[in-house]
Amino acid sequence: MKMKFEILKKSKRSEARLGVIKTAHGVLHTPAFFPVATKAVVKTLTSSDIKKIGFEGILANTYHLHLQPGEKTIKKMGGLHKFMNFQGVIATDSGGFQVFSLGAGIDHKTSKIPTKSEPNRPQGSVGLVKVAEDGVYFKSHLDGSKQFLGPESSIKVQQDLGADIVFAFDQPSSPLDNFTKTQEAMERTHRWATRCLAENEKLVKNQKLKIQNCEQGLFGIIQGGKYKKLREKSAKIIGQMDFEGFGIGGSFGSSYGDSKKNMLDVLNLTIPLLPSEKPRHLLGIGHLEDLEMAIKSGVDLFDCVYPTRMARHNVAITSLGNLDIAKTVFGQDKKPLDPKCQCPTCKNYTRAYLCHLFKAQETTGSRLLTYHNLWFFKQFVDNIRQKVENNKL
RNA sequence: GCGGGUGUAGCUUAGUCCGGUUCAAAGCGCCUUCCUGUCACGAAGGAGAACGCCAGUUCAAAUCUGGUCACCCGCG
Repeated sequence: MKMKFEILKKSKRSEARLGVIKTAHGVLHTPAFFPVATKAVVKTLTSSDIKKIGFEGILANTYHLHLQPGEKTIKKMGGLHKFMNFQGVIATDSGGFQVFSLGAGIDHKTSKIPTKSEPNRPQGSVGLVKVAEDGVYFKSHLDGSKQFLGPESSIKVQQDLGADIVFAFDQPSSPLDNFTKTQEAMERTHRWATRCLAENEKLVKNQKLKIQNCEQGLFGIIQGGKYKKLREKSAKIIGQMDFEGFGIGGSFGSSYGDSKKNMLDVLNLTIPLLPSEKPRHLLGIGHLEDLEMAIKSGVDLFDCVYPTRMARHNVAITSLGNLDIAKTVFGQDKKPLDPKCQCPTCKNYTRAYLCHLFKAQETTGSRLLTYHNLWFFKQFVDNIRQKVENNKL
């Protein structure tokens, strides 16, 4: 059985819409933000924290879980939901992106896909990742062992994990890639998309999947980088395939050298070409303003490490803007992080205490900030949903 | 009082024996910026020291000599 997506309301002022996704592990109200649980954990939090904050879904990672502890182990332990004790919607990223950004065994310092512009990269290191038609050969960032991931194996891994939302295995491109390279990556992504669909169908038909895994959806991914022509083509081709939803992938955001306007342009170009009755997921985004902008353009789903990573790096995302809580000025500040926030961190602790925890490198500081940031994101998206409900956005 | 040791950035120290473009360096701390499909304890920049003080030897001293002050350890 396939995942169901129902649109409950469409805004009169924009492309924004409210919807509900129904899976074997419960419902998910859209627009929604998935906290990222790369290694089957939202870093510093427990699954019940996530539930308490109110999130209905999270996003885990095929690449990481495949390497450690391995999908076989997780399957044996009853699937990802049981393994990490999260009863909610679990999406798994296909690993395509990570194979390129991590599997190259280089430079963990950069947060993005290898690009030509990074001067410190050893010569030829990009070559550690070998893209072939059957898939990608790469080295594990954990132990350097040789690994392979392709469309079929990625789907197989994700099915073994028991994901509710499965992403097709794609080949992302770097923002610095030229037209030809971007086009090649996109076309391969398209060919792989067909194979992902076929593999998924085969697995479902074989009924090797447990019943609980059946109400899930496979999402195709649109590539095309910064080139409008390619994006348009990708949206048309992927959009016509029999996917349950669509991921818009690639390289967005300022840190990719792409302006926000670029992202908006791509969204406004791409989304109208996708079937309106299916959900759209903007991969790896974003900042608060990005969420609002993208929802207006018709995006239903997001995932991003931003709130959780920022929290670990001492930054609280608040109604007053970003606050680097480890700064000495907060050392004797009796106020809560965000006076307007009702989260347990803000209700129970002062900035001074949080500042101290970070300076003392006590991990509870990361936990309290992560809790707050996610709470803040949840409120933010709920708020947007309310606005859509009232036709105010 | 005698003998020995130590004194280099806010802190902990490297360099001193074999004086001179590895001599003013590192880690931590501090300040600033950053983090958007990977990194929990992360990245990039920056400020900060007339090398205890005084004198001497020398073309040249953190580096050698003498004195002086402070602290530490022994013995009285």
